[in-house]
Amino acid sequence: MPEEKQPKRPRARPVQKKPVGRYHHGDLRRALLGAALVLVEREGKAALTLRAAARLLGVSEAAPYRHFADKEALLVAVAEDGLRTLATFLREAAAPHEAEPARRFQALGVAYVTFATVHPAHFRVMFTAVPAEQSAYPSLAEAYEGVFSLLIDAIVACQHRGLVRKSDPRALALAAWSTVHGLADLVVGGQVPRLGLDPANPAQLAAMVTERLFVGLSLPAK
Amino acid sequence: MPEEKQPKRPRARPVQKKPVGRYHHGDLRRALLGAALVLVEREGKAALTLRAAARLLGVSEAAPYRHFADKEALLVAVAEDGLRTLATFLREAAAPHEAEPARRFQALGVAYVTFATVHPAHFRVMFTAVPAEQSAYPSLAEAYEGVFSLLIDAIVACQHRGLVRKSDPRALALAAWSTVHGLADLVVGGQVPRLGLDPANPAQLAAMVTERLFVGLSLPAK
DNA sequence: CCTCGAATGATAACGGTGTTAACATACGAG
DNA sequence: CTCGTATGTTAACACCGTTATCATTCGAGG
Repeated sequence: MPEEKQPKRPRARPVQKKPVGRYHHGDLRRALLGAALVLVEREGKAALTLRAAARLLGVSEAAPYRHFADKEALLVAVAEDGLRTLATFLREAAAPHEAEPARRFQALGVAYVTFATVHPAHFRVMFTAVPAEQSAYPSLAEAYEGVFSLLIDAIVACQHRGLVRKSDPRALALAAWSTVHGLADLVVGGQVPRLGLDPANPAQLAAMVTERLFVGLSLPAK
Repeated sequence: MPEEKQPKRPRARPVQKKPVGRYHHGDLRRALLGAALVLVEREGKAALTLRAAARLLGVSEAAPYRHFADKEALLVAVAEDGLRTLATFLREAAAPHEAEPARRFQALGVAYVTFATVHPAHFRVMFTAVPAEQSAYPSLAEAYEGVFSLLIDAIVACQHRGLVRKSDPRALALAAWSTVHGLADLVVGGQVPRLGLDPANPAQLAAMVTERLFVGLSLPAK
């Protein structure tokens, strides 16, 4: 039984309000992002609003427009932050299994699903509240790539050990990403509990699904 | 190469406007659902609004509240309709392969992803714009089960032929659902094109991913 | 056929949201 | 010290969800 570990945000971001009496805030953009993260984690995606974030900081409700072109820009920033947090969490989960690519692979899958269950609203923002055309946000694309590259690396490592067939790693990584992402999305969407399949242990489900996935990526059985 | 087939709505639903001069509409609930479907397919999820649906029918903007308790109820109706359409589409895709469970299984996966790419906004509504607590909407839960049961049946059929290991079919079906659902969600979210992985042929990707998946569900290679 | 309660639609209003324009203040380079 | 610019405020607009109140129509029972 692997150790359960809660994903934790690397550095605390204490949403500092505007100093009373001061006209300018100092770093409103960062503060707005912090407020948005608090809103999405505590109250859910629907509560994530430009005006609410401004109110939380004691600043006027139109102030955010000096730092974000529109609401979509804030959502993108929130998504990007979540993706980098996820990447860090995945790296930490994989670190103990550096020498065993198969275990590392499974640890990544379990951690991906665990992150989604611990931060469901944030997870949804990362993947649904963002434009399909992300060419306007290059750093967002980088953040996605940062997560995806962890899967690719794990698969390449498995290939070097002869544990995984030698197809295009990006294609295999897409299959892997699809599997863990789909499970995460179904869990977040409340599908899994309704299926009579383990009300509250997503890590175990993730381990099972990841194991089936890994077998599928194996070398052809001769 | 499997035949490409566009998912088509079984019966046309021609969003009939209110007869001019008439005070009552006749079947406003059904018409509102039709208008909502038009909006979500043509303009996307953001355009799906109670007031816009009412306007489309030439009816007052508060009229929907006589037939839907709130916006969530309309979203649930849209999601449910989409799920039943998806189930029909999956059945049609599987029908030609009744005798070959492995092919049937793959056809289901490809069709699932194809549906999502043809109706991306509707797909998103089916799985993201709906409350995680769906106990208040029993018919919605039925609609999900109607899709899920197709996967279970396909897996059981494979098990009877000795093509798939004899674990709990619901667990295996969850693994399968996760895989195709995850791929569909990533494609709809615009991730796949950015990965340099085939800009516009999701069916081919789905076939590859489904094949890896199927191997993973196989009997242990002795 | 008539009556009358119930079902359905219309109108108007409230608060919340994204967004913008016009104005006010503070910062920082020269 | 000065002044352009960045940053924050105020006020307003349009749109949305939602509700209360009023108007019209339907249909069951006499």
